[in-house]
Amino acid sequence: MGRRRNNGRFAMPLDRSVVLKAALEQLDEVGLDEFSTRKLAAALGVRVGALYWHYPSKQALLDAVAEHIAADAAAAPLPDGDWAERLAAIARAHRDAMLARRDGARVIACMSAPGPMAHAFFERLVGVLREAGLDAEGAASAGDVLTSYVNGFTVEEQARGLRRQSEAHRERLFGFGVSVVIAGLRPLVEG
Amino acid sequence: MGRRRNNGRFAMPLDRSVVLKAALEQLDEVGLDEFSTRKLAAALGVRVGALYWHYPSKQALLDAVAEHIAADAAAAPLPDGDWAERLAAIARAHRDAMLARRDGARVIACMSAPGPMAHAFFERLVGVLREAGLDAEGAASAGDVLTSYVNGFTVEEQARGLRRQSEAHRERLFGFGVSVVIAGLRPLVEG
DNA sequence: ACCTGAACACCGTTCAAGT
DNA sequence: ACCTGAACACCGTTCAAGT
Repeated sequence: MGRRRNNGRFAMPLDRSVVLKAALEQLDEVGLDEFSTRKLAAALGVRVGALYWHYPSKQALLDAVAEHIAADAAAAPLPDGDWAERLAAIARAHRDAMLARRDGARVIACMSAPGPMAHAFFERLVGVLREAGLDAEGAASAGDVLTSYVNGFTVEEQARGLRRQSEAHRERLFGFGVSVVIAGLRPLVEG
Repeated sequence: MGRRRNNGRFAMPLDRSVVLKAALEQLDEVGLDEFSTRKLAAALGVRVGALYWHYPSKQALLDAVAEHIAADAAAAPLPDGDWAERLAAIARAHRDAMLARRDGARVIACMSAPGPMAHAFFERLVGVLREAGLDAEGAASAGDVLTSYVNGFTVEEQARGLRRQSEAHRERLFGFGVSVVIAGLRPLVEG
């Protein structure tokens, strides 16, 4: 009868996915700066040390959160349409996935290494650019320009500053930036 | 004779600028993740509490570091040449100023609010775009695209990933991205 | 296999009291 | 004006021991 309790129920043993789920909830509640393994353990009804059975470090846990965000970005549907429309859709999915979790853009920016989902996301982007006619190196470079822009914009937007601007204005500004990058890529694709 | 010692010398009272200078040194030595007010106090030969006389918080200190970086970026000389060359020079100065300090790009990304130097930097960028013929809103939007790209690229470059690529390759990739953004802006300026 | 208990080596911040 | 001393309320991580 010495089983661990959580929210009044006797709990199943933890596994990586329930720890990750609780981490996502804690991140949304307190933000990245206040995110702590000790609070997370308390929310799970467990002692801190228990988490280290499932994840080797706090950073590994945050990397799993980053992968979760990347998975969302990679899972968004790709519309029919020309390469420019598809690129714009990928950029929006990328930003939306980060905005969906508190400090999501900073979690992505601070991840220690891109995981399989981050690679899948980037490969889909590269795929669109290759279909548009770029070679492997050109597509990788062009993909890097777009993702760098989206990351930079969204970190700024989510962390501060743009917060006092209306959401409509931020939306317009982002759409403008995406169209600028795509316009800059156009001569490479069609040229 | 109870005066504070530092490096074997009797030290002058601290002020904001010597604390900032020591903070810049500590950042370069240990990086943002290991940066702590207690180590900083030790390096200054002082107790932790003393720092809080000069800066209200660790974040305020990091904001001062961010301002220092922004000042470097704003102070870089603007070449003669057309708007595109001037924009490219600003983008390079922006990246160089962040790369000059360990984790500089993340310090900029995590600053709580842009200070006067950050504004001065951005105003210079906007000035170039206005001289090129854009109106106030267009110049601000265009300036945002470029700075977002530079921030996103440099955070990624400095934090990880691109580290295993050669510096020459990163340089080329950055130059490519800047040229893409500028090409995307060209129709707005000249159209 | 999974978790507890307890420790270790740190943190940022506050503030009365000293000089 | 500027700093000390000392505390407060936390951290992330490790690991023998329990079940």
